[in-house]
Amino acid sequence: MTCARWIANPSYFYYMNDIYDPLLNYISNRIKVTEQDCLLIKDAFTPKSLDKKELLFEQGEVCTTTSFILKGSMRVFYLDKKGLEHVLYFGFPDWWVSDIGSFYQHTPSVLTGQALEKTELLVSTYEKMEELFAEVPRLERLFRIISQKNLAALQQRFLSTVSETADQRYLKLLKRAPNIEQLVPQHQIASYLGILPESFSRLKRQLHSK
Amino acid sequence: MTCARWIANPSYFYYMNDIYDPLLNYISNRIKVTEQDCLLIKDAFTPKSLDKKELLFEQGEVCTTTSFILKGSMRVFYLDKKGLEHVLYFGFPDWWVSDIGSFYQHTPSVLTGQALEKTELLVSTYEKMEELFAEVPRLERLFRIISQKNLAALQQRFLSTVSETADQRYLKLLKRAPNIEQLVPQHQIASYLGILPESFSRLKRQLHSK
DNA sequence: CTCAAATCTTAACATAGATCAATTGTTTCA
DNA sequence: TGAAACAATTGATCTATGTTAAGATTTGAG
Repeated sequence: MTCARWIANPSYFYYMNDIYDPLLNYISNRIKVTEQDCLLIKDAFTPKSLDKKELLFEQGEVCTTTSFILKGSMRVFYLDKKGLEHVLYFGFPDWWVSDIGSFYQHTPSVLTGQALEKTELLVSTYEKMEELFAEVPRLERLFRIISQKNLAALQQRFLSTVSETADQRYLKLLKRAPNIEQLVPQHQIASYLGILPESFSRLKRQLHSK
Repeated sequence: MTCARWIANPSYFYYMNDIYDPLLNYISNRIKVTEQDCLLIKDAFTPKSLDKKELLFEQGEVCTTTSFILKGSMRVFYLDKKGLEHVLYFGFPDWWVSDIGSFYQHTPSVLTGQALEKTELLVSTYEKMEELFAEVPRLERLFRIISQKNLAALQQRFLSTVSETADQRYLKLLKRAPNIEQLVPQHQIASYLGILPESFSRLKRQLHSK
């Protein structure tokens, strides 16, 4: 019985409170998985909880984990030589967080992953993921598709950053994530947009005065 | 017999002039493939030649192809609303070129792929690639890894763009690709760096005067 | 409940890079 | 070979955003 059918089955609710459900749902909504696959997936992930501001991985150390967010929110940022932080992305439930370069090439991480609030994760390691890919080859497909989507999204973000002004990027962000201002503090949004909090404050005033 | 062993075999030279060799080498250097796989891979790709300035795919039209460069060079750029071009990346032999977002989501392309000189490619389509992934599942792994590497590289590029000045990015580029100035015209390098040709010219003068 | 820390706003000034315009050098191909 | 298109340089000016500094507001830990 595939996970998809198992979920459609009324007995599903018996399992509903399992902490792994969001991950199994996420996966089974995207690829076909058997019940056996689900067991292997569960085996590869360990629950973890982070307090507000706690770090999941840190610049300079090899990032050995990739994590699926169950509850809460994260930010992944780069700390530059001048000491300024640049948010690469925010993470919310159903998102993956890692320094993908460090994770796959076992090099020191460029990025830091930090919880913006109390956050629940399912954490896996490089070895466990490789094992899992060997056991459940369709997952390889899923992660190919995830990477390709992320790549396309980052391409857009990059091109938007080099071709548009900060206010155009801000208005686009608001369209894409209208509730972002409720979710993360304003100086983090500025950092995501690639400007300083002071400039962001100015930008908002100018937009409102029109 | 795997491709890797087949290549080690002296009889390999018999096949050496085959136009598909660079692609088969590229793949067999990265994953194990059987001779049968090699035949399927060849089936999925068609040779194509582009003249200087000819387009491989174009902004606004769905990019239905993904291509492996055999000879020559390409640039992939975004044309913004003001009419300015922004180079996302250059492509050289052994590189893949496509608008990955358009290719996988069948949406209009944001990017244009253009030959910088006479260029030879092996071209595949979405359908052929999906078929190939089904026939040769290990390719799914290869393309997952390629996407993840590209993603990590683009993350670095993005963070470098938001945290460093144009001259720092230029010096980094020179380290990574010391012969880039021989390969592509100067205004294309400016575009890759995210600045205008005038600014790039000035930047170079200032660097030399030190 | 309170106070320190974190966050946000505002203002004056500095700067990297854009814009506009003119000049010269370099391909290209008829 | 020579005209036209393309590419690179330079200068003057402009603008978005950075920098610095100060005060105002909000938040959260004890």
